[in-house]
Amino acid sequence: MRHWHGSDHSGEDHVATDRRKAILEGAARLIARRGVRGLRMEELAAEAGVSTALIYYYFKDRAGTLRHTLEFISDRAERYTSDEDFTADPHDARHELEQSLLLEFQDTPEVRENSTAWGELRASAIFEPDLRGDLAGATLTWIHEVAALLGRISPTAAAPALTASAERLTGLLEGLSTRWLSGALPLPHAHRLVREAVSVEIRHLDRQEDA
Amino acid sequence: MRHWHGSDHSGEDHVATDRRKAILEGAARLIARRGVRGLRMEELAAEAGVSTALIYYYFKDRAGTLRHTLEFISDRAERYTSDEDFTADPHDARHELEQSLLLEFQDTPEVRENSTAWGELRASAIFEPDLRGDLAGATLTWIHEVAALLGRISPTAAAPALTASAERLTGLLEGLSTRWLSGALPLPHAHRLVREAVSVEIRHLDRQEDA
DNA sequence: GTCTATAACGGGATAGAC
DNA sequence: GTCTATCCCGTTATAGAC
Repeated sequence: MRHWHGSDHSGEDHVATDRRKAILEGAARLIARRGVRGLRMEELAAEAGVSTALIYYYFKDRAGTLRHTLEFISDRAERYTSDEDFTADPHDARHELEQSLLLEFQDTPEVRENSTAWGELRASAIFEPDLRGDLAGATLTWIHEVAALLGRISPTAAAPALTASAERLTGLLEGLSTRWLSGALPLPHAHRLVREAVSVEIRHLDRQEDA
Repeated sequence: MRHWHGSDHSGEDHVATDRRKAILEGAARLIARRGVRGLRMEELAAEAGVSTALIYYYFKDRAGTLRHTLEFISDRAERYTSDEDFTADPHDARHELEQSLLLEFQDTPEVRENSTAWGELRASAIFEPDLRGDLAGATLTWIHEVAALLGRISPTAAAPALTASAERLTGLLEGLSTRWLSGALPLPHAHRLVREAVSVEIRHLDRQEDA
């Protein structure tokens, strides 16, 4: 449930480190296919073209592998919101917000991987309190980013109102994303619902401004 | 992610069938504690006060136990919407809608069990297409019920608009519910967000009416 | 119908060679 | 760093007595 631009693992791929990366990428693929809890170390080894022992060599144990994978996914799932092209124009901001939200709903392997992993993380956190910290932080960041965009669209709206709207929009996205991934919501429909949600919230904020 | 009134397994509890029920109830409790994938047959046997063999006798295998449990939970998670007290008064309808949605967010064992199970079901459906059928049906029913309530509040709103609003509200609920269960969203805050969402959507529908 | 005891297996993890 | 081979534990599932 985060946005992403291409896999710009900006930098040098030392041939030696390639296997490590292959494992993480394979893990990301497998998690998207089978879920965090469906990940089998042996299957991962096959997927990455290495032995199971090597995975343990790199990542200590299954939990470590999982941690690094989720981190890996998290890293490449950079926020779409680029602070650079900050325009004052509310129209641009709105477009930017919509785009950023709609990115969650694309039928590409990368998006599926990231969304799936995020959903798995959330679901796992219900039973494993250890995971909650990171998750809470990432969610908060996301909410603030959305709130900031909303603030550019409705400059006079109060901060708490912006946050509440952002919480609803991101919460909705998480709900719809799970529906989409579980085959219950076709992409075009998801897109329509999100776009409408954005406009509904913006109208709400504009209405509140003078209250 | 469904509403419920008390466990009114209306009918005769033949003493013989009681163990079956005990198993299902125990399973519901354990799923709420450990998740679907954390459910251990032996632990379930202990929780229900029976032997593992008996569980297999009743439900064939782990998958069967899971199926019956989720069905059991589904059954007792009756829709709150009671078709009887149909008042024409939009104010009542609105209250009813809010209550029905807020029921998802209560810190009682039963609600936690149902919400957790529902979330687990959704999450599992991403990787197990077999589960999708039931889930889709239940979701659709829920959406229609919410849409019907919205229709009583905004009688002149068009059907597609009602459905879209219902989809957003229920989708939001699923998203927020997961956040709540994973400790990322305090209950009072969830309540506020839901109430606001309702009023935002209603205002949206009222605005659309004359378009 | 219900139990005790145990078989059968999947999958995480490691030893040790290269 | 990387592999092959294997151990071993937790869990599911069943056999068979009552």
